[in-house]
Amino acid sequence: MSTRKPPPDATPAGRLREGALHAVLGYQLAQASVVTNAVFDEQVAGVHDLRKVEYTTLALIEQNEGLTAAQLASALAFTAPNMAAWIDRMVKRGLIEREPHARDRRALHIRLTDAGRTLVQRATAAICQAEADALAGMSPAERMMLTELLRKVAASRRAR
Amino acid sequence: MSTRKPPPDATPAGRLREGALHAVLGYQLAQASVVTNAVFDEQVAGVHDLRKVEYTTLALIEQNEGLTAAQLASALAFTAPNMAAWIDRMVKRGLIEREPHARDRRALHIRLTDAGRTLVQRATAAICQAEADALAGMSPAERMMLTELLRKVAASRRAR
DNA sequence: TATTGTTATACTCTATAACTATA
DNA sequence: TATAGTTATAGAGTATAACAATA
Repeated sequence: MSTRKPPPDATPAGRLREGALHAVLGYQLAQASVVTNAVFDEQVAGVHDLRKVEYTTLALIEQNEGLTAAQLASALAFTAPNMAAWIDRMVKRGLIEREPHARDRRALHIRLTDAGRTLVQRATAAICQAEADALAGMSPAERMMLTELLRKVAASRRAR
Repeated sequence: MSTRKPPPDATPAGRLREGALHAVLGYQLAQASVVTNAVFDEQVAGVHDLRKVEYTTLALIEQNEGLTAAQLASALAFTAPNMAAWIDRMVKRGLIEREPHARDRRALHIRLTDAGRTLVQRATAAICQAEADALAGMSPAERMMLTELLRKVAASRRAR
């Protein structure tokens, strides 16, 4: 149970005034991310030794079997060399596999191994549970609204 | 003008299915941050040579004159050594100053110089304008709602 | 004993350049 | 020429440990 209510225009963190920062979306996103990052680090990174990039990669492949490295890099806003390195690490760990592309001999499809699929499913369950716990103060309707608004922001990303 | 409407359950980035990831707040925050980070890099980092940490530090000091390094580190979820390094860099650049604390001789108040104040005000104006441009597809009401929901998420951060 | 600020240092992550194979 | 994937490498950013000064 919370003890004191913070002043109206204060950062949740240090009870500081935000001023113009209140309207800066990038700042509010960063502050909110502190919470989700902590949840991730405790429930996934710490438990399953999975970085955020790695988890997201596995989750995207799970839903889009056969993605290429270029597609993943684009989706995650990562550079190609970094994406390759992360993929390589997960291949060596036995979580994903590279398979030849049907029509383009340069490209490689990436698929989950059984171990990878099991891991990503466990991680997703852990995250959803932990986020729900951490955000118990928000109603399901508020969380849904937040998700849709965030998707609207993300949708304005310039294609590359 | 948008050409095609993306499929219902697709990432804005690569037109990929999200699946369970749709409900993972950390993922949606990261995707939305791609947009605001790009805005920041182009309009602030690139123009005024200011990192996100630096800008936020200046903006918080502007509204909370005399903050200490410990308070800033807490507000930004930074470690003390890193906060000290960022502060040091901005002091050397003439954007902020350290002043002795009235009652605690260990601590130091941090204040903006005139140059720092001018810079942070210009940066804030640039960000607000650029974010508004980038998010032209969202109504003011939607943006306000988003801000409040994000603050609600951030408010659930565990105190430290 | 705990806290503030700092230095030193190692590690993680990211970006750039350059290369190959293929389109 | 452009693209997919990769290697090599440098730089940015972050964390940990340890310290002096003060509370």
